[in-house]
Amino acid sequence: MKKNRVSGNEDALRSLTDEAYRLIEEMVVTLRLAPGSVVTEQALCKDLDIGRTPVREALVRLKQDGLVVVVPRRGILVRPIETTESLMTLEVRHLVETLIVERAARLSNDVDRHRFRHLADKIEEAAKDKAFVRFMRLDHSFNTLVAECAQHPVAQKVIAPLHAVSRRLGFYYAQWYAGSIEETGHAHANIMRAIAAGDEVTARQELEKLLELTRKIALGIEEELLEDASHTESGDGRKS
Amino acid sequence: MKKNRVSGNEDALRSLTDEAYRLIEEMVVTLRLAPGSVVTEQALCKDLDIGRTPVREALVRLKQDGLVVVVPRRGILVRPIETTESLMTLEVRHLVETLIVERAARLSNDVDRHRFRHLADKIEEAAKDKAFVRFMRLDHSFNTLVAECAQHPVAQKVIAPLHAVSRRLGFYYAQWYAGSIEETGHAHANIMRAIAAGDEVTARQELEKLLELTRKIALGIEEELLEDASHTESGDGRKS
DNA sequence: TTCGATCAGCTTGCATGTAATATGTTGTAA
DNA sequence: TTACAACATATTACATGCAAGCTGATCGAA
Repeated sequence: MKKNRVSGNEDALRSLTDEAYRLIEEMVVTLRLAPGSVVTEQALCKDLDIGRTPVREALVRLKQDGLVVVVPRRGILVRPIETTESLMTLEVRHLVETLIVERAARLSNDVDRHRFRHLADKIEEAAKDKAFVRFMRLDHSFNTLVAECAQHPVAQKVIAPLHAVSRRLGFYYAQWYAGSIEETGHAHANIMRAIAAGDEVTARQELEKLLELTRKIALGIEEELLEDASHTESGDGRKS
Repeated sequence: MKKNRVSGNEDALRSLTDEAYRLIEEMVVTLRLAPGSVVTEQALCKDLDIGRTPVREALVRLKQDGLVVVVPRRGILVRPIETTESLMTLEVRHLVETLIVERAARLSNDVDRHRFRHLADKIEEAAKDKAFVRFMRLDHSFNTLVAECAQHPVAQKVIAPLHAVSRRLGFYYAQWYAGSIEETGHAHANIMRAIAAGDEVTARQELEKLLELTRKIALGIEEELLEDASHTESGDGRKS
């Protein structure tokens, strides 16, 4: 279980703090660390085989991203997913990502545009196959690519944690709404093709559709949960 | 020089990390740490009389805010002020703050509305007196109050570092454009009064004016610097 | 005098030890 | 049996020490 890190290669490039951040973020986003659960520094250290100092600094960043809450002498709370806050995240993301998508459509070079087209095909394919992890990985690639192409460091820095939160929502909602993956995939593809074509207006409209779709899913979950609660009053319908 | 911290009172309320963050942020924003200058962890520790661990964690946050850059074995670079990035910050701030201001106008309670009116009077007064520090302090209060009243944790978290950067720009530009303080003060006051009146539309319009004003100042600085450079080719017109 | 190499010094990255404190447990008394 | 108090334990907050690496200085040779 130890020594899962290859010494002398990537270690020299990235600091342990960055590595810890990436790894823990991934664990939180993919729900390997369940929302609402509590972990300890030591557990993370042992799990990642990284010292306490880098893990601690990574947690500072994750805390600011809104992914965890460090409770002084209790442990690290993986933030529960709350509908209200999810909607607020989508609201802010809507504002900033509109800017980013428009800029990407305007500023991308030919190589990037080709990548967008490629990603569009890939993500539709993954959606058709209902290959969830592949889909989410491609979504992540899309987010990263768009943020890079926008050439807007400030917006890029702002959008990153919002994307992380949104990706976590994706993993979370997936358990209920596996059916929406195809629709979502098309929405993604439409955005990417519009960006590739340099069509700012369409890109913006398609982004609007995607976020509205996501919003409805989040609201749908809410309703479904309420419905469940009213049907079976015992309340054991919730997962741990 | 030591023990300037009172033990047993504020110490128990805030962690040293938070305290270090607040203090260093204030130093950067008020230009007490000059843009482009390099400081060391040790210097900060000695200056604040706080250990290295809290200072280090504060620096992680400041790094993410875009206020400093930690260069691995060189020191901590207080980020230089660049026009392009300043404009980008204003651009994103424009998007998010529009949301915040509208919500504040809609959701503020009577106490808050009273505060806004009070702040409006105060800031106009400070602007009339050309009292910079007072003005900037009131601006800070305004930012904080607006963010609170908006009742939008996500937007609040996003806007905080943008406000910090903008405040730093304010301190920076003040050296050149002392004349614009009155105009800026009026713009601020107009926003606050619109919020107090619950007039979302006007609040938004006035915010637009304020940010456009700020943008012009930033661009003006740019032009003036270029002009200076072309007039006196020796280049000693720059400050250290 | 100038160029180059070696070395001493600072600086951050990271590990680890210590302290404070919240919490659950256990034992005791009513 | 229950309530309460004392204690053991687990956890983060913070201090500190060591190591790695970059820089600039200093000394030597051409």
